[in-house]
Amino acid sequence: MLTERQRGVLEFIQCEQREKGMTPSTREIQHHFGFASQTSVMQYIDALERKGFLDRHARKARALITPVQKVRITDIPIYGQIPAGMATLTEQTIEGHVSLDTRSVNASKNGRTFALRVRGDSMIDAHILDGDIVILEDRKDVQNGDIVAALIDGETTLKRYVTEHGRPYLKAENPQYPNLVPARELRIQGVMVSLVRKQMTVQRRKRS
Amino acid sequence: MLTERQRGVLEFIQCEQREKGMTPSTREIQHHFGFASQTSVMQYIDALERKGFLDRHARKARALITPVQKVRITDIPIYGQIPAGMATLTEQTIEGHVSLDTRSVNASKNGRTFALRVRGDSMIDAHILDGDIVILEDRKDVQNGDIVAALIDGETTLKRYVTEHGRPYLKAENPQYPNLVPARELRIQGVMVSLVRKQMTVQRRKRS
DNA sequence: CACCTTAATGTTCAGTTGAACATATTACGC
DNA sequence: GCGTAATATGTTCAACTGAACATTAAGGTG
Repeated sequence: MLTERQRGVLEFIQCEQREKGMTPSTREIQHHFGFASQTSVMQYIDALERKGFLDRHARKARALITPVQKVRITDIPIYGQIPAGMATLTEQTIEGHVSLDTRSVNASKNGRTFALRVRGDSMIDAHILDGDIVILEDRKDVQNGDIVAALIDGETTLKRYVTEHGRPYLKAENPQYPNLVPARELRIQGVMVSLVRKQMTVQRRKRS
Repeated sequence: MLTERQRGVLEFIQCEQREKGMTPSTREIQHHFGFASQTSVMQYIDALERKGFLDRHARKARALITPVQKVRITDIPIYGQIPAGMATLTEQTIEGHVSLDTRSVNASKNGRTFALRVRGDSMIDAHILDGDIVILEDRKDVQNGDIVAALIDGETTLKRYVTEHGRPYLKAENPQYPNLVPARELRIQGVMVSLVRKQMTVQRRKRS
């Protein structure tokens, strides 16, 4: 699809953007490759745009846009332990952020995406561990069998949502934990769409 | 820390960068806020830089750098099934990309980071499932107990690296799989630092 | 009131930047 | 050898851009 030189130019642009935080100007590209004229650069940029490897804002400085950057990177807030309902999911309870592109997660456009740090091993049989970051989506359509974050007795827990005989309850994926049958209402805060785990290596485990 | 107006300017810059893919020029900021002069904008940028909310490359166009963007987002290539050694980890075998910031992963600066899609359930007791994306780092210091991608008999497998009586072998985290004791050499391709899982929701599972 | 910080104005300037022009070279298939 | 596409050159231009200058205005504090 791309000639060798064209790929070189594209790589340089992407590399510069990553390192410097901005796309290089035509002159900078020119000097990096030792061209004697900007027109050479313009030709490459034209070709790259024509082939869809690049976007640009015409007549703006440093206005190249590599598709890599265009990938919607969602900055997902991680909430720690949540004492009460969604009302308290404010900035103060934010523990950190995960940034990943939308395709990595199953996230849809509509619906708020957020993340929770898992406490405890109640979902261990679903292979969700203590310390894992679970990415959830505020969705309406909760299905039987989905893993959800739900508010029960003023506390948020991660459980599997199961309906039996038309009545929903929350099932822990660990035989040591009881199922939770809601007394009155069951408030689903989010449906699990993805999971991120930081693997503890040996030396890291020793430190902590 | 910031005056109300200063925060407004910062928010505008960050917002523009996210939507347009590039930081606005002083004129663009000026017109957005209705200032009659760029100098007002310059003052805000000076203040924001002084207070550490902004970085800039002096005398370059659109060279503002917001700390948000400065978060190192590593674009990690995902390799599918790898037939042979690292030599074949070329672009052709790339299955896709995950983008996440460096803090989400345990990635260090040195060392190449890459990702593998897990096939099979040989690591199920380490809670790594079929289809999970494992993020690995090309590192020298492999520790006893680390989970590694290793090349054995011309195939790459994900196993736990265990040394016993000074001799290393590869342990599957599933009793149905045998341990692999290397006949000659054991080539470690990467140490697992992180894991990303796309949770299959019920309707998605039906589709696939 | 004096004093200070923050905010805004109007203007000028040198350097940067994307774009266009016509032309030349190289490589490759036929 | 001929045609085509990719690659490269030299130059010019209008527009854009960050920066600096000297001044002014508003708001709060003592």
